[in-house]
Amino acid sequence: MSATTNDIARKLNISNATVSRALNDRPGVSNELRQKVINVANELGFAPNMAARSLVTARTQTIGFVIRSFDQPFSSDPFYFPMLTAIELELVLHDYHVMLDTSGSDNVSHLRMVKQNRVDGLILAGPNLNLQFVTSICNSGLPTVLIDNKLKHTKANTILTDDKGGALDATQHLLQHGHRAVAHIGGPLEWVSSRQRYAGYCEAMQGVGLNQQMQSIHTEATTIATGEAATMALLTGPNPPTAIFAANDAMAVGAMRAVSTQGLSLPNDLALVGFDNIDLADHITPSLTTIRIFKEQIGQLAARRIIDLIADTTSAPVETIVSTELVIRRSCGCS
Amino acid sequence: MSATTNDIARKLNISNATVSRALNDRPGVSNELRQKVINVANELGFAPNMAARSLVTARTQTIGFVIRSFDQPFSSDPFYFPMLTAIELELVLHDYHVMLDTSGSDNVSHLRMVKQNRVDGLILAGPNLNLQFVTSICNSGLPTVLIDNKLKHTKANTILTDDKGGALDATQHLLQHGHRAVAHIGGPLEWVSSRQRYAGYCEAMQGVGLNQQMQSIHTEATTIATGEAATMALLTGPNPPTAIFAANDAMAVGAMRAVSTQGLSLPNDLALVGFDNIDLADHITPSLTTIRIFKEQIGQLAARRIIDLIADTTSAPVETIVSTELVIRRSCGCS
DNA sequence: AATTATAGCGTAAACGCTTACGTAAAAATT
DNA sequence: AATTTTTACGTAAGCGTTTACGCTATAATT
Repeated sequence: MSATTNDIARKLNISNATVSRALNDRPGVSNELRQKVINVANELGFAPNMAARSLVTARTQTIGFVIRSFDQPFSSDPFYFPMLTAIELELVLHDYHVMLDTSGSDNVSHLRMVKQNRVDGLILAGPNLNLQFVTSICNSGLPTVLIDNKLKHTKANTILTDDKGGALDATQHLLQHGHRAVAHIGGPLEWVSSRQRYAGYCEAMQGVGLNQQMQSIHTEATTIATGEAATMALLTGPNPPTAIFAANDAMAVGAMRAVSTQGLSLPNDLALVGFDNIDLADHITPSLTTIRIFKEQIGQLAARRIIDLIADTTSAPVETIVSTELVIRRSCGCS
Repeated sequence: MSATTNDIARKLNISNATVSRALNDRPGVSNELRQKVINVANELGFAPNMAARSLVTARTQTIGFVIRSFDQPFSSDPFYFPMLTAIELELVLHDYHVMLDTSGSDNVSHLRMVKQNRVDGLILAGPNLNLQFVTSICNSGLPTVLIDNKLKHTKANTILTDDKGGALDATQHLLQHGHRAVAHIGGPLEWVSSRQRYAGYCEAMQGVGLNQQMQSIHTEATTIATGEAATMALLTGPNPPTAIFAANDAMAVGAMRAVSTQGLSLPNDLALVGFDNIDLADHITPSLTTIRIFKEQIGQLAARRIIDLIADTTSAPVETIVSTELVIRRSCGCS
């Protein structure tokens, strides 16, 4: 099939060891011979067989990206794909490849990718990562970075969105425009991101002395359906809010539906702010005011961190927090 | 690190050859010994080192998924992600992994994945695949399947959407509801899918004798922006249409914007039908009537075909066409 | 000029697995 | 009972790299 180092060696009457040294920029080969080797390599279209190289170096030049979302199979997740492409875009610059795992179980011993030594590192994303899963991976010594999830007592590197700050911004924005009955709908409090966004909401409310007006519903998932149901409950409840801060855009879309079926209209009868800034946010009617997450940047940071980790395994765990941005559109009624 | 066949062999005082035979269900080992080996393997948490296995079998148990979209980097493509997850979901059942490539060039010699023998097969997707690229890959003998792209004189396996049939349905639906000035906006005619959708449009129009009323614009990409521009041109042109069939949902969203900025409203002033049925379609206002593409099924079929191809490389190329479905919502004004 | 260091190469082992081949014992055949 | 076949293993080679080690010339040192 493809040419090997031996083919090159034979053609130049030298040893394959020299070929290897020449192509890998290692000392011990004269400049002229090195150039000859490179020429022949190009001529033959040589590329090192990764299996052979991996076998001896114990490096695969590939890192695994595993997603554990609530939505299984989360066929059309608008959130992780931008990250994935950003990760790949960055990794390819460093000669790394990315291998995907969306369907596996929450069990390291079933993560064939790592058991079979296919990856040099792991990027884990999604709210459904459990502590046992992550710790066992970290203990295995495999370079690992978590995205948008943080687990106590785990010495994993993490890239986080400033969920609390974003939630604070979102809620304060509603408060600043006169709303007092500001409710919150969000995901399970077991999820770090849900907790943080809820915390931001609380802080904002308490900041203006609205402790007793706080009203929040936490569903088992952050989907359109749960957002719709939660909003329905709020609107038909005893103290219907005049504004809602939804913990993500999907739930906000659900909220819009509930508002619509209740015969109400946005933003007149209800102000709404989401979180994530998915593509959809700019195209629904009314367009959705939301907190932008810099998904591409997060992916890029995760990729870089993994590469640094591989280069220096002893490096201490780092927690990176990426700021957010309030994107004002129509749904909050302030423009 | 992880256990090897030699570890197991040593523990049982047998040779690693027997271990290999036992674990791979090959003949030449007694049932009781085989069971012993399996037990010890489980006990040690053994998983074969893929590099070593690949080196001798020349099989990696991973297939590459290559996307060449018009949108570089097409960060948040709502179209290929469902396919990707469907592919992975199917491949994992057959012990295969998937490796991603979105950022590479249109040049096989730069496709490191294949040059480095990292993959057993390739799934290629996106309109931006060029003939030279695909043919050179096919000629290399690597099992390959194309998704939503078909190249003449290429003996590649293909999984196609019934673009023409879908376009026919879409256009006929508009015609059946009284529209006569039905225009079409689509992508470059160099793309197979654009050609086919245009062909379906033409066939429908000609089917009711509207040859001279046909009006179509083909842009250089199928995005919101190009859809908006094309629609703008139509609406401000000499014979503004009463209905538009857009070649994909992104362009349809663009069309909606143009309609809005013209002070017109959907579906009263213009009926609109899209193509793809992206998630957004159901949530914009008015909701978008469109042609559903079975993305998950396409991904699954592609994965299965690749596996069959690997099992039998001599198998003749197959072209699979997946039907579409008209999803009627509000934008066409018929409900 | 004798010694020591160094640059430039080849040799060979190793990585962990699969598999062709050999061999001895057991089973089947005559 | 003698032969052939089969079963159940071990031996060893090989997959394509990298790399520790050794060797020989040349260069640098004294």
